[in-house]
Amino acid sequence: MDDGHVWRKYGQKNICASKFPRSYFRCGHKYDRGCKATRQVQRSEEDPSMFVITYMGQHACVGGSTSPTPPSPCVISFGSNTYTANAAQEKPFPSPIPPSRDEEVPNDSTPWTSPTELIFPDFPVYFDSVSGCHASADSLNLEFNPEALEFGGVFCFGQGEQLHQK
DNA sequence: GGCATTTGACCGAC
DNA sequence: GTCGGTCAAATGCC
Repeated sequence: MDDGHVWRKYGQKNICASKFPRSYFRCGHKYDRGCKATRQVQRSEEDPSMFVITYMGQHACVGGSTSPTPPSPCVISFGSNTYTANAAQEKPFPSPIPPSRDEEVPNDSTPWTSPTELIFPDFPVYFDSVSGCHASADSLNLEFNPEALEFGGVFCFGQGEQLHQK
């Protein structure tokens, strides 16, 4: 799926724990701009119509060819079936299905930045340039680049970092 | 012919 | 030895 970046497939592997192969992509600007971003795409076992996309690393190819200026980060929180942007702008999310992959969430509050992997059956979320992540037993907070976030191509962040429908 | 994808081989970590 | 990630030659498409 198009997430605004050019990806080149460089490998595919059958994963032992999964019945579907995992595909490996690197940014198309790996060589001309030294971009180290990669992503892994794997079909969900729970719902074969869904794909689990894991982003690794950050793009060095955004915002110009020499010295990209990262936009100010936002924080999105996944907790109690309510999805918020910048904590103050609380909005109900359509058909909210919180991530249930508890085994991938650290059981302490240690910040971690990658990989980022989330599943939203109705509105797949693609994160790019995630700069920080904090997880606890009942919440998950992501710090990300709002310009590079889409909710299944249906919702996006506009001016004032308001989540709105396209 | 050039570029993207496929796929087996290779390598490092465990 | 096994597994996951990457490499690179082979292949296909435009």
